[in-house]
Amino acid sequence: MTSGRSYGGLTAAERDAERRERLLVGARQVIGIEGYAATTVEKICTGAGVSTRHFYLLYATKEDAFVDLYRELTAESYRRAIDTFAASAGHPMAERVAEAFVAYLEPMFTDQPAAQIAFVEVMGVSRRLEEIRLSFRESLIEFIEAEGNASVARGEATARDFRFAALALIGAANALVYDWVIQPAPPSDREMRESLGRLAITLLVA
Amino acid sequence: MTSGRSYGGLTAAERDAERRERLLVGARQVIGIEGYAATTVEKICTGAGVSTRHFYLLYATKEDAFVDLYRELTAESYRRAIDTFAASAGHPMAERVAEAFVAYLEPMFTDQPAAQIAFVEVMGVSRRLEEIRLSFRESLIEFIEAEGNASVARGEATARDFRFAALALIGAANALVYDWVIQPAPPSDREMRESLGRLAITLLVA
DNA sequence: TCCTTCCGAAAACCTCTCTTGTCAGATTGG
DNA sequence: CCAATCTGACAAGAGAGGTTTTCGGAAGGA
Repeated sequence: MTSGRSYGGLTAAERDAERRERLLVGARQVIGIEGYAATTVEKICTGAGVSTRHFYLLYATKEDAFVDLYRELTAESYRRAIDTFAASAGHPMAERVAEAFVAYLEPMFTDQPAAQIAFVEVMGVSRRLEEIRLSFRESLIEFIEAEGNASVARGEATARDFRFAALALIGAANALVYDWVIQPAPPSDREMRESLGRLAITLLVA
Repeated sequence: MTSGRSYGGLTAAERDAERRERLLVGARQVIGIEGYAATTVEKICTGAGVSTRHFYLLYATKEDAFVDLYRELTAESYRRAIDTFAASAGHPMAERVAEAFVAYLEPMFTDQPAAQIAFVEVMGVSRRLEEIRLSFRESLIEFIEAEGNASVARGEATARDFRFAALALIGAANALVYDWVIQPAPPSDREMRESLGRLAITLLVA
């Protein structure tokens, strides 16, 4: 259990963190563009400038690396949504929902590999990854349910089955954003955000 | 180019058709339950009672068999939707849309493997399958756009971006029906159909 | 009956890639 | 400077499963 020797001015932990960072970037590119099924560990490593030897020092399996990447992506989206919603407390509910929803989608909106991974590649990989995907989605649904019911209690939204509405919204967003990202001639950025915001209001508030 | 010899009272073409039928049933089970990634040709063949030798006489690759299965599934849904919509001409548009939408989802609604395949397993397999999925979806969108715009022209629906609405509806349906199928304690069949019908009306008509 | 065609089962082939191990050289701390 | 540690490159192990081929026997047909 020695602390390890310094190298290139970095501690062992820092070097590991840097390799992990590079691997996540490389994995995002390869998986997002070629697809997880066609992705090999070697491709990830080549793109990241990390040897397979170090890959397996960081991750036990290829799937573990994908799980790490997926968690990063989803955690960022989730954080954005929650923060945005919390920051707008006091504003009209319709506005808050639209903003938080768009904030949630932002990472996939601006990065095609991210959209490809979050909406397509994560599916059909394995039981384990499916459980991770569904459990992440469930926490999102619970957040929407809780805030939705609270809003109804405050008279800021009309009552409904928020689980149903949340699922509908998430599913719709998947299809819409993915389509927008791969479209050859998509509507403008601004129009798309407005339409998505309106959709969220329709399903969750109005 | 001989026509082949009869066997078991069946012509060569009939025997092929029977094997294909059994393979499709077997593949639906295996892929729908274990997932495409974990599916092997041998598992499909064992389940179907067909030898791998005959498998490769019918399909050039494992993926070809999956494509065949997926086309069957989607074609049936598409047919149901179109037929139902055509058969109700003259009725109120809201009713027609709700009915056609539920008819479209019926096959996935009553068969978990079908839902698993159509909503999850088809994704992330390969470029080719992704193209097939998207092109199928595109024909569905075109149908909705055409009928939607015609309805607007007749004053039976309010104008909107029907491509956007169709994508939202399809995506929402994926998430909702899949969730309903895998839920441990789902709402009743009837309730679910009503909710889905209302969603279709909200997004396409109201 | 006899020959041909077809059958299912199973072995064999083959490629791929995940994963582990080796190694010579670079870097560090003493 | 020296010994220990770390590095990236690369070879090799290992297993899985897709695909092809073989094979003995059953079923049609003349």
